[in-house]
Amino acid sequence: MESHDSRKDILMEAYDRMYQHFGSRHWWPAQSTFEVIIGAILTQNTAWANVEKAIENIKAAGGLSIKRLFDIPDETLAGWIRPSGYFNIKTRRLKAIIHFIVERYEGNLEKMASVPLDTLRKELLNIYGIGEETADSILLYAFEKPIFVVDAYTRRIFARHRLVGEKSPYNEIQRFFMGNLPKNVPLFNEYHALIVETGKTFCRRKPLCYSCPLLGFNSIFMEKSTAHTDL
DNA sequence: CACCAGGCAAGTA
DNA sequence: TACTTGCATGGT
Repeated sequence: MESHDSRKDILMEAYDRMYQHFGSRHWWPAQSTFEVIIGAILTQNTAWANVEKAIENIKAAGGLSIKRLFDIPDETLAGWIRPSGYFNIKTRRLKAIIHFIVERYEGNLEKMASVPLDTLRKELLNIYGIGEETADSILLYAFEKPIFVVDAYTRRIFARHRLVGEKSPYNEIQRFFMGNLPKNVPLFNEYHALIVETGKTFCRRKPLCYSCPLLGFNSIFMEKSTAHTDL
């Protein structure tokens, strides 16, 4: 189908433009698999700068390991992660995934990493506090599984360029990317990171689109006369 | 000062 | 099924 080829071309052009503008993002900014998992929970609806403070507090207290955190009292952990916001609910969420890793995989992340993508995704989604984006972030950035992460910026940017619907569900947007890109972990890694950087810089709720690398890139699915700043 | 960030679960209709 | 609301700190 020729529209498929157009979508493939346009997705690669979006990638190239963002990459030329920002270069490699070197994601995920963490030193271990476990740190990616912790960060994925802490960054839910939260600025990354605040997450860094929370993770720094955990490290400073010597708590950045499964076994240590497993036994840490909730109130203590909540105090460490306070800067990342929602500290009570996130304490519960961190405990939930830590208990899961201990009970299902004996605390062994290598064993967890060997589970097939689809199986592991379902297991993650059954854990309290893990939704689709967090599950996919863990799968891609902690376990290097080939899955595309969709976040609010992905929906906002690509809806403004008329490539997905404003209200398209997560799965549909994910299929749009995965169906039109090679299943390549480094590509998915860099692509999502570039979307987040582009979003933070140019596509917040008050658009500052004038020097965005994606400005005017889509002349196939969006009329040039249609401003994408009106969404 | 108001607004919002790399979401999610629970409650309501 | 499809909305709404609570959760909370820190930067702009």
